[in-house]
Amino acid sequence: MVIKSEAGTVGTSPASPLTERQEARRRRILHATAQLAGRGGFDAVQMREVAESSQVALGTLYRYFPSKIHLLVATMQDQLEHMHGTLRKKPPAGETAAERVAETLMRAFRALQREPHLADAMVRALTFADRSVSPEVDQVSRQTTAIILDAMGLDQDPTPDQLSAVRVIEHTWHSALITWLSGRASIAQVKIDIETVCRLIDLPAERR
Amino acid sequence: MVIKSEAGTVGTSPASPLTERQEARRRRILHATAQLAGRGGFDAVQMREVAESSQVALGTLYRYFPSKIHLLVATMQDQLEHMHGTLRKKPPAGETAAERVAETLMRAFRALQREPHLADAMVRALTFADRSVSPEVDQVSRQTTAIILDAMGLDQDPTPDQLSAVRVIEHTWHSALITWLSGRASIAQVKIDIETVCRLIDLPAERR
DNA sequence: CGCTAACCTAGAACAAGTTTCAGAGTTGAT
DNA sequence: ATCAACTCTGAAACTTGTTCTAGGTTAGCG
Repeated sequence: MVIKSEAGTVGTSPASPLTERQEARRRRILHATAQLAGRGGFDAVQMREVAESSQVALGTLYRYFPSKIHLLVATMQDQLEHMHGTLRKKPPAGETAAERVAETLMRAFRALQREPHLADAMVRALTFADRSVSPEVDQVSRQTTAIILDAMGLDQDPTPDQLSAVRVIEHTWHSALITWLSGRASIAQVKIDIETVCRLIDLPAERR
Repeated sequence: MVIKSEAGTVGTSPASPLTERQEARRRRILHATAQLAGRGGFDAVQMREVAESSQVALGTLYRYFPSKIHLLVATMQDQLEHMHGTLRKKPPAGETAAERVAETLMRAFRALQREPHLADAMVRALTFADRSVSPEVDQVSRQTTAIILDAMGLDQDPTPDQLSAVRVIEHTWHSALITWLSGRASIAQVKIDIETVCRLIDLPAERR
């Protein structure tokens, strides 16, 4: 008798290395998702359609991603990885850390503008996610943090104050994206907000 | 032949003053919603149940609030008004504007902690809202801005820089709430983030 | 008072996310 | 090669948000 390792979901964290065909299925699913999202955004990602597009039974789709939210958050992870790679290639040129972070985020923002529907689907999923998706959302958050810290180009480890600033920048980044996606803020507005919050980085630690 | 003023929704902004019975219905609906949300959060607010609890037909519920999201955002407006009133009573005591804003937000945060499920429902609805809810979400945003500006206790009109800071504070506030509600950040963490972002207020306007 | 447009109700119907299940198909270890 | 344990498929069922319909009720107005 074998202890069954994971009652359901495939591909959860470290365990089960995924066979080649499984890896291929997973990839097909994520690809189909991004494609559908790229058209109509969140609503256009319909589980039955994703399943059909990726040549997988509905039940299988749910085995790989236990909900639509999980699916979209995984898509975001995927895209973020891609973006981190892209951003890394050309480090930002600003004088101060604040400028470099702002520049990097604006570059990311411009990338999202090219696929606003996809951005919509991913960001809405991210903020709508409940506790059952926490690990995945956390992973996205860590990835985002890594991008920002990268952009800061620190000599040493970040101070606690700097980490706080980074968290606040992330908050602002997500929320500003949402206001833009729902048409309540202009691109210029988002730019200002990002530049504003980035000032926190180079602030002397006078307070506390 | 009469031009029908509003094809559907009752109570939209300025027009139609709402009869007494209608006002009562609206109130019953919002009350039932807050009650259900107070138990299980977003998922526990089921349209059929709201309709039943408030003694209104499902179709009528949809006439008053065209979607679950509209309903919850309206609930948030309602609660925010209440909170603004409560907060106004005891102005914050901090020395600087930053301290006063942080104190006010933490007070609001503690109020939300008493009804975490209700907070969950309202905040999730707010960030999940799409363009069709923009006017209502904007109203919530204005109300929040008013609370923050109130807490700052300005002598004159806010400067553009201050308005930027307030927007960023709002972003942080919403996003921090979400991370707390989904269990990815502790209360202490939220406190630090709020205090961090509030530093933006008293910042000299060196940049720009 | 009696009309008419707008409003309300009960309930069916529809849409999309999620669950379930029986019957193949794969896989890995022996 | 064989068996047991997983995994995948196809299809139906279930849940909850949303829409639609037919008929009764209300409010303002001539």
